[in-house]
Amino acid sequence: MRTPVLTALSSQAPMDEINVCGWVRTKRDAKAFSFLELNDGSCLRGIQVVVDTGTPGSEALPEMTTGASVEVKGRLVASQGKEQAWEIQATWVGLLGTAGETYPLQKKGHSLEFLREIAHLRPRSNLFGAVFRVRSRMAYAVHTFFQERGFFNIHTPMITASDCEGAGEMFRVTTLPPGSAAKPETDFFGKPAFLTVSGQLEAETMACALGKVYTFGPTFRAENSNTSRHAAEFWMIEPEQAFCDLSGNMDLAEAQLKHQVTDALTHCAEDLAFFSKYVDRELLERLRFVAERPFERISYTEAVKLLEASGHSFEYPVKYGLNLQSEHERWLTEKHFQCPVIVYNYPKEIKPFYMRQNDDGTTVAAMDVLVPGIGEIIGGSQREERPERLSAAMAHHGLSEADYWWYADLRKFGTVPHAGYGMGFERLLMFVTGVGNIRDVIPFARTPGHAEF
RNA sequence: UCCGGAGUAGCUCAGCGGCAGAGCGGGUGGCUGUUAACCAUUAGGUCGUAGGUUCGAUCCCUACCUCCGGAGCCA
Repeated sequence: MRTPVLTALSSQAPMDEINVCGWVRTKRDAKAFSFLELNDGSCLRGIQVVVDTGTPGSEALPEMTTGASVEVKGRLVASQGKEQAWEIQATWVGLLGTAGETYPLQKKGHSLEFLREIAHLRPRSNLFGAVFRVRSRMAYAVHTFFQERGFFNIHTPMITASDCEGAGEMFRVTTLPPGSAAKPETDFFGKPAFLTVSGQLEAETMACALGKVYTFGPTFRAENSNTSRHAAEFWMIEPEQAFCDLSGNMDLAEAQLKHQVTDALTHCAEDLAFFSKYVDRELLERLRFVAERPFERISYTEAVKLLEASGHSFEYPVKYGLNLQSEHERWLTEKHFQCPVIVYNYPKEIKPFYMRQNDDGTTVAAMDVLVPGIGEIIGGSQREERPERLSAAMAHHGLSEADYWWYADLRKFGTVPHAGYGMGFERLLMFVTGVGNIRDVIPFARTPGHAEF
């Protein structure tokens, strides 16, 4: 039976028999033996295999080049070398698949741009192996965080006919032939359909029945965004709580972010150490800081005052009623507070219709969580639960109440205060790994003009 | 989509109005309980594409394509 490299490397004692499979990272030949370094993805490190000349199967050694897949049987023994505690003294080696001269991954470093072109092979590199192990762990931690707090995981539709959730351009879903002038009524769903940009509205309905729910799945935006922080297909976590206000929402967001970071520090220590060494030297320090310290919370109004008084010259104007720009958000979180910041109570004009209007009549109970290096990682709000206020807001935003009859029904039948937020999973991963481009924290990125693989 | 930068060997890059370069990777030979080993040797190029200027363009100019960074939109 195959032993993962991770298990072999963490062994407490020698083993008389061990079977390891993996891909060759590097081979160092001597006259009487060869060193093979095998990595099987179970952890960052590979295991060193010593193959003496004459070992059964060793005649295939010339073909066991970087990238080749190999199976090894032998003994796990203490290594004579300084770099590792354990190594395998092979008693049999088998070549599973050759890699040849055209194998694109070298033993030396590659640029991230080049690796994106070989997205099917890049997880075999140290960096991407680490990124995708952390991605898996962070997905797991999303579920443990919410499940342990009594949230139910709900599955909202990926195909939706709500054509205006206020979150951006949507991808059309249709079975009509390209260029067809046929009416939407004749299409598959009998009306225009799209890929979802958010499960929030559906999540609200579930929260108003199950109490505390969360979604965790793919979402789609057809925006022509060409930045390191946007993808056309990305994963979003959207918790929604009934009987909850904005303050409780902020508490949850802060607790979740801290949980994710703490979990990564605890369970992905080796991979994080790698990022810290090769990607972002201040990563560990920043993560520990975030895990321990309370987040700053300031109102939009206070934020504008701070920015106006900063003496810093911004490219875009700072003025009450205008959206905070990236440079403003970065100044707040990176320069002024130097920690995550939650900005809340935004002017209603710059926020979507579903956010709850505050008593001041000018702001809504919205919040954005800003983190250093990424900017906005979470956006959320308390939802408008008062029917007449919701109607007014929809009219103000030019939305047809008929299209949202079921959403309005929630306010008609046993309405409750409720709140929730959306967290971009890839942005979380960028924050946790220090990787600066969203294309490098998702296995196969979908961005404008790119759907290869 | 807008602004800026960059496209030269498989990869990472240097170069220059006048014979196309290095390191790494690949091949070959050697050496060593090695550590992204080391030493020697060798192959490898339509200098992004198309025009233009020039005696001569990889180099200067224009357009286009692609990638990167920043911005907008947002998560």
